Amino acid sequence: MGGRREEILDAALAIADEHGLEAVSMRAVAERVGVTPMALYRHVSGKAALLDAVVGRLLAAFLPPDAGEDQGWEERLGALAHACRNATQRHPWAAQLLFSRPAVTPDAVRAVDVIYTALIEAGVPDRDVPRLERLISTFVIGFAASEASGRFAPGTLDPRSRRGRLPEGDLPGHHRLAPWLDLPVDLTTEFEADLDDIVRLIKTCVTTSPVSATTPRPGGRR
Amino acid sequence: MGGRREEILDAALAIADEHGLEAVSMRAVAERVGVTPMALYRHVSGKAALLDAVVGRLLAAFLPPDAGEDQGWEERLGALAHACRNATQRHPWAAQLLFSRPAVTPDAVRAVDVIYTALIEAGVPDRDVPRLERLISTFVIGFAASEASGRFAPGTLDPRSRRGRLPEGDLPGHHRLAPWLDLPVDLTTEFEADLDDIVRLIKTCVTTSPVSATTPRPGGRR
DNA sequence: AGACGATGTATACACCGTATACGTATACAC
DNA sequence: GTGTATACGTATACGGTGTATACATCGTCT
Repeated sequence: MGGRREEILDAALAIADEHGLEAVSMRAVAERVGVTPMALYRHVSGKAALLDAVVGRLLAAFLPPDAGEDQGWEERLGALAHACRNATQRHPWAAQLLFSRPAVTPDAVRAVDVIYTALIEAGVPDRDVPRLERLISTFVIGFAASEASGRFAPGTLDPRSRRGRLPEGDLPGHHRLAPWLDLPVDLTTEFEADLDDIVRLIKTCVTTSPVSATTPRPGGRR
Repeated sequence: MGGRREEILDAALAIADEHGLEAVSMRAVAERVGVTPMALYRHVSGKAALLDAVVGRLLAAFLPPDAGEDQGWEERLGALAHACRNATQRHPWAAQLLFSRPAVTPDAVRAVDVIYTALIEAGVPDRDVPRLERLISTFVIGFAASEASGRFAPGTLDPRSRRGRLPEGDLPGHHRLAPWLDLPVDLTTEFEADLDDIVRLIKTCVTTSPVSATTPRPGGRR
């Protein structure tokens, strides 16, 4: 039946993993499937749709198989964020695609809902939840994309010589921070520190008392 | 002199503004300049370098002509963030390019320094400043990219029907937030609210007393 | 048997970035 | 003047891209 379509998506994902996103051409995918390029169009409407379907498949992998009901909202939020970053570490080419389209696939909507429920449970007023969801997802995806695309990398020049390009007085911040800037950065611990900051930010948005996870209302769901 | 190079960058920027980033081809730029495609290579090493130069020119436009020394750090940070968003609203195609490369051009380094000095002035410990700079710039660029690429757009389906795709019980968050989700969002006020949140986040990172802008230490720099 | 839809193939078109080779025009040394 | 180096532009060509169009081959159903 639709097995051919899955086969095509598998091939595209494998090529992207092995040789990068720019190597994913209709011809290359077709060759991998063992078929003529034009045969792909019987199962996929075009290259854009093909890529959309591939990121949709990745999004599905984000989601905890069953949303851990017994964890607190902080843990659920952190798990989702780490799942996103892990996925873009395994598939760096996918990061830029996450910014391309709104969350339309069912899996993406489910991921958004995980954030919604976490924020509600934290006690964030309903009015602020959608905005904070966009803030959080924007940062998490942005971090993953920055890391994957090399925006966080020091560039070809080391920090010292990069700074040397400009008169020292023009960069008082760099000058003051020099000892810290020359240190290598561990992006994993940085990501965790950022998430801690964001959790603190969420808590400052709370007006009502948060819904306690340890004292579920009697007859709680399930 | 190098006038030809500026002319090429002008042409590329104009084409991107008028017909999108994908319309910027070496042939199209050359035709606009009134020259053969291969002539471009006398002034630009290739297409990637051309695009880098174009975003470099945009970055230069971010920067306040002279960093407003008399404003507080919150105002300077906000001004930079709004400048970034304004630029990507005027040139939506540029948003995705901002994630592609580290800040290597002198102008980009200067923008980073504006954030550094703002955080230092706010009283953030030196050790945390580089991380917070990455957090802030990631969010600001991510917001701009999300807005420009349509990630924040509701998609072709309206929220109601999008939600209708899944059994209602699977999306408790969407269900609860339905009245707010159906409202149109004003991304300008949302961006400002986000920046306010980030400023509050910065203030929670302060341990030492902030450097007051109104009471510079005697014999302050310059 | 015959029609039909699903699937794959063959060919072709317009476009892309750019390597290579060749022209031309100015500037400077002798 | 004469040669030559350098800057700039042109011409042609190669291998790649996504995909429109037309044709062939099936298994299935009537």
